[in-house]
Amino acid sequence: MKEQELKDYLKEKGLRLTHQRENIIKHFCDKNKHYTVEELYEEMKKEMPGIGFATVYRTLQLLVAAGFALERRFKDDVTRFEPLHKNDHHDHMICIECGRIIEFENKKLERLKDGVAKKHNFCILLHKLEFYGYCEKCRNKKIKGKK
Amino acid sequence: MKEQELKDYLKEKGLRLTHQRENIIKHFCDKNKHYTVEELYEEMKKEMPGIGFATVYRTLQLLVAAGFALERRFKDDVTRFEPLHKNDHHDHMICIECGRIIEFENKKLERLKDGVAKKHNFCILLHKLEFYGYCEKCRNKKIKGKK
DNA sequence: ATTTTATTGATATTGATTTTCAATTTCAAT
DNA sequence: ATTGAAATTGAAAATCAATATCAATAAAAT
Ligand SMILES: [Mn+2]
Ligand SMILES: [Mn+2]
Ligand SMILES: [Zn+2]
Ligand SMILES: [Zn+2]
Repeated sequence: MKEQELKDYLKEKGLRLTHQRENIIKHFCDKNKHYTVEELYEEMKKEMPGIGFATVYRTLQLLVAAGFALERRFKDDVTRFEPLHKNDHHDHMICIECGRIIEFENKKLERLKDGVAKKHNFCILLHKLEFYGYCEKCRNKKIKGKK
Repeated sequence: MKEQELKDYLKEKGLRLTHQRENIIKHFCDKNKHYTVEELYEEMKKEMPGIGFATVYRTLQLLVAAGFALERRFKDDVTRFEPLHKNDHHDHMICIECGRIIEFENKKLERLKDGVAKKHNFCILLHKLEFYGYCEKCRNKKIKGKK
């Protein structure tokens, strides 16, 4: 269970489990969303009216450092955080109309990527692969609109 | 020849060919680099000491709008501009040690990407593919250092 | 309960990008 | 060559997300 793992991490680092952290973690970690700090801050305020933006910001950084979240930055150039569920690597397609983020994973693509890197004697530590365009719904809407 | 194409573009849009634009274009368009505004500004100052940062910035935007340059933004989160030579699409590997940027193109990868998109009924307009890691030189240096 | 030290939240700062605006330059029409 | 309307310039200011600061507060070890 995530809560215990996190407590262990905090203890190990000499950090403290505050109400703010506890609540943020409860709210964030089971979701399957890509939060901006602002978005999570707005949601947290409903549960803890006094909570500060900086606390949400720092807690997300903490979760990344602890390995419970990933930091992402898409084309709109705001940092987003997503809870890390398993050790699943995945990439993203982002709809430029509605903002929907679709996750995907493709082994063949990963293998091909490694091949390209090897060809250039490049040692990949991480990669970024994002598609931008229209999701199914938005594309359908566009087609109808054109008629 | 690029100069004439650009003059045509300016005329068509009711824009003017200033000394600043002329010099920036001469300096920038034949290079094969990924410039930040700051970098190009520093180089331009040597040729036109009075030139302003904003002018370099605006001229790069203009070149993008005219289709003579591409805007890129890698992990270091500064906007870079590269002259567009042909209609070549390419992606990048970036060395996190020395900053070297290696360009590559892989048809098989592109095809695979389109397949993945189709599977999700996603209509790709553009994509971003970047590798981060060590270039050959830096990796070799690292290996030697470890001994 | 006391003490130590991490944490919080309000606010200030940073740094890249973008905008503003008065002065200047371009260029088409005299 | 001169003019004048309109685009452009450069300095400075505004923007905006991300990050740092710091006095007040809260956690947890003793
Ligand atoms: Mn994701
Ligand atoms: Mn390039
Ligand atoms: Zn959509
Ligand atoms: Zn390198």
